[in-house]
Amino acid sequence: MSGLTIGQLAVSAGVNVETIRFYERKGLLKQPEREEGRIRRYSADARRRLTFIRGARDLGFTLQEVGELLSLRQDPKATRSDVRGRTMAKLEDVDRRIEFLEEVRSSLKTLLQQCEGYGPASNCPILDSLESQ
Amino acid sequence: MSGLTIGQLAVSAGVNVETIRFYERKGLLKQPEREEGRIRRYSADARRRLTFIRGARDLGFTLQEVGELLSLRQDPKATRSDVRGRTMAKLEDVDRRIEFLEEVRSSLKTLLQQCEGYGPASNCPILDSLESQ
DNA sequence: CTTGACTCCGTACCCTGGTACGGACTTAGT
DNA sequence: ACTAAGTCCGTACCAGGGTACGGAGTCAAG
Repeated sequence: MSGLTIGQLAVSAGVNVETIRFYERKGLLKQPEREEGRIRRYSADARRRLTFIRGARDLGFTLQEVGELLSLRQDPKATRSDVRGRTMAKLEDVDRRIEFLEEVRSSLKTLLQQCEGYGPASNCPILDSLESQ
Repeated sequence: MSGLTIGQLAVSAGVNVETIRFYERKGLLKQPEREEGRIRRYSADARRRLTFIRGARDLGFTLQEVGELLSLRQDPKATRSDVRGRTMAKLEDVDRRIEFLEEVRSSLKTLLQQCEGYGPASNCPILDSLESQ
């Protein structure tokens, strides 16, 4: 009667129905109330929870980490410093990934500079330099 | 008699034996000659090819893309401009990934700034803001 | 009354890039 | 003769993040 069906929730959160069921199986979304014990009905709180999952996932948290954040969110003993710690760790993680990609980027640029861009691919400086690491 | 065994090649390229067989199954490494029709023996060329694969992979090319680069390398009709095009596409790809991570990074930093780092996790500004996208 | 749209469930499958396993064989060294 | 190391092969398994499928039930509209 009240609350969103799984399809409505999916549309409203911009995810697939299957994804919601998947998150439920993974324990990220708790089992919702059922209308007549059959059809899932989602509260506004469940919707926030789903939004949270997608938001954190978009920030690069793995689903496992998202689960941990959700637990912190529930746990009355959890502190903000716990949350802050996780967030900082993720920031460092992102920093390392950026750093790595910057290196890749500069290698690619170097390769492009070595290549005039015409002639056959045989003895192509890019291919040759990939070959001789 | 001549050429590296799979184990020697693995050590010399810094990869796992299984990985070499995996690349062979994927068609990235061609079937090597066999000593007495049994044991794989790798030429210097095969070694270069493997180095190439790892080098390209380290630059963020997927194995599928690596396969395409290898084909260009073999194809007498392929031009340097083909190779250059792939490399530029990959550079743009890497740029997009960096850009995305920079956004994530700045969101994480903003979150950290909103948090004093003490107090209970309930009403934690980080968790709250993840919830309300 | 039938059709279409939802929902339910379990299970299988997808991709990427490998890693692990187990049984059989050869070869070299002790 | 025995053991250890290396190789062979096929197949299964891993993580991560879902997606797809098929059969069954329910509901509302035409």
